[in-house]
Amino acid sequence: MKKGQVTIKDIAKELNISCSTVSRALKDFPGISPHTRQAVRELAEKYHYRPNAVALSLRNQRTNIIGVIIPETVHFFFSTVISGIEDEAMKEGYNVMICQSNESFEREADSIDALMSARVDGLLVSISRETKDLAHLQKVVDEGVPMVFFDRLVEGMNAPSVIVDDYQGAYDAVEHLIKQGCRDIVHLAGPENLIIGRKRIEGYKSALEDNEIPINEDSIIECRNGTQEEAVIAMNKLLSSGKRIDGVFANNDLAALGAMKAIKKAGFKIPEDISVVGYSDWQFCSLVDPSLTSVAQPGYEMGREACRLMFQEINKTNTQKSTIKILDTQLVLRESSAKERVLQAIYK
Amino acid sequence: MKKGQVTIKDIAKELNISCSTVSRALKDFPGISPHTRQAVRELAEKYHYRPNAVALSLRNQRTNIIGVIIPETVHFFFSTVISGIEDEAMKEGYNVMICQSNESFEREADSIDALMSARVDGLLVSISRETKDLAHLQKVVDEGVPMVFFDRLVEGMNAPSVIVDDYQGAYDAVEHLIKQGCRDIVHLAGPENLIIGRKRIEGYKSALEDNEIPINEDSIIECRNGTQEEAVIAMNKLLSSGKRIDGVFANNDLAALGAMKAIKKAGFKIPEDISVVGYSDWQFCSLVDPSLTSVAQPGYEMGREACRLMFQEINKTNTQKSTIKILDTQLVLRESSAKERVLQAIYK
DNA sequence: CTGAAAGCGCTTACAG
DNA sequence: CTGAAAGCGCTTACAG
Repeated sequence: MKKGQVTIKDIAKELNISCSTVSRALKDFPGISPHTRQAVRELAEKYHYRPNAVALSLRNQRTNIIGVIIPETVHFFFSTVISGIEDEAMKEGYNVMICQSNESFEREADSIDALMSARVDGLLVSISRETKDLAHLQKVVDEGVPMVFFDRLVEGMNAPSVIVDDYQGAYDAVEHLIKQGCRDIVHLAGPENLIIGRKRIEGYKSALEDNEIPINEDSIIECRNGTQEEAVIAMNKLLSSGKRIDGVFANNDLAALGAMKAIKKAGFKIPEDISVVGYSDWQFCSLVDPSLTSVAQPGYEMGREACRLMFQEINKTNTQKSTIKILDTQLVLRESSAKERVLQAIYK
Repeated sequence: MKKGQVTIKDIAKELNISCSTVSRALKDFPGISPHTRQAVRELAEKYHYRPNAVALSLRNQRTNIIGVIIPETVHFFFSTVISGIEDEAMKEGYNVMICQSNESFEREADSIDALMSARVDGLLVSISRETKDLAHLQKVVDEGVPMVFFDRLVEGMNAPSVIVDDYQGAYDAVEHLIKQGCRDIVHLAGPENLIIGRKRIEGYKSALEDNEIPINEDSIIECRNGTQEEAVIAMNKLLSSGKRIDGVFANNDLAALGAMKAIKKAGFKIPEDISVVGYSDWQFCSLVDPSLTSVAQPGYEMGREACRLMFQEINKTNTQKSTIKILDTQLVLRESSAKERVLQAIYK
């Protein structure tokens, strides 16, 4: 037998009919004799005929593939986004081509090129940390290929985005701490130059303001790289300064964990003396002791939503190019912030 | 201007030459006048010409895409595998198309079909838990499409595989516990019907035998689903039975964590009274208290290796279809198993 | 009810 | 040094 997968031609030859007829028989085209139709279908079945998507793509000028540029697949949050993209894409009959930039600008640009060469029908992108120059993205827009940004907002680009409501997430976290009775709340902040970092600081401040608690700039500590160690050091310094502290809102879970370590070592009880809330809600939040209250980001939902916006773009349903879809976070309450009474209510 | 991306035809028309010439000029074909060559290249640059990979695929009968079937992208281990696949594939100029089966047989079969339709040059697959019937995979082999299995071994299929040395990983873990002075080591085992579960039990037993420690079947506790809760319950039962225990080897990290919880609650010290070793080495192993010694699986390396085997298949370099590449695990020592003296040596 | 032809974008053996 | 033609697998407007 012939090597490789069976084609329409193979079937046509065996049946002594034309390719056109086979093609039509395969797709229930009206004017086809039941007899031919039957014969074609049987043979297709027998040889496991599968339409050649490459040929179809060339003819239809559409590949039914969507390209994804993602900083790192290994990051938990991004892996949930990928999962959402995959599920939504598959549901709509699309395949997904993934490139990770590894946070490198050059690799991001190369990947965009590869995906454009592959003629993907659309691009879902979360830019790398290094990316400042947007020329490679502008080209995509210029050539009319639908693009949707997720998680990392890109300013000045004519494409829809899906992001998380970082302001509200931070606000909720801090408000929760206040409701628990905290008055002196420290914020372990992310780098100021990232939009998300700034948004969370804003949320922190607004929550304090709305509850008539004075904002103390000394209570906002920038943790640049968000490691555990960094947070341990920052927290140790704070605790030994004699400053009154009864709550910590960390802009990421690792930092929260570092804070918890320092707090425990200094002899304070969590949450009785100092409550702690983190951000991201990784799996380990429920595993540490005490378990960590955290702001959950809807990664899976973000992936699906980005896909949906993409399909709107592809089908020109969406006229509003500048759509920014903002997804709600959810505060997941655990032991590190909840007083006994509240915990009972949650876990009953 | 014309919508969509520029083609060879567009360039040919503008320059009033034939497509053949443009094609040749673009790829430094010898017999082309420097003048034509120059003109073509300038125009290509100007219009951001990118070869249409779809057309190339159709002509070359090869897509330079490799398909990946993976149970779940959200699982940390698998996300590292994906990362390895991505990096290796990109290095070789391949794109990666990913489908997650979500552990569903039906979805796995559908994904295989989609990928075969897309005419991927090869398939990297880790089968779903549900998969018993292998017909969909046999079809792939029959149609001559290279396939490589990773992580989950499939018996009776003519295709290379990459797996982790679960026997040795377990052996190392248990031997380490013995060297720490443990004599009564419990194994929280995985389900017997999975090959990996059986291999780890074998490793556990061999390590005991080689050190002349009698094997006690009561010390092997099956934890079917590997959750934390399950391990807590199993461990509680063991501890309250009055049985002497000074070491625990859990077949997965969550179970190890559960065991630690139960041990601490019962008033024992880790590692002084009871040492604990887990399996998988997730990020949280270094975050819990005490940090958890664990057997690290080389996911990233597995992804790369699977890719390399795939390329060998594609280029017919590999004549040995039944290759099984077994990757070494690495025991990552942390606090939960190492006595003071050892820890100092490690962390100094 | 069926077939021949053209075309999607590209390459290359064959002519000139 | 350059071009016309054929072909990768498929679909569909046009004829019959």
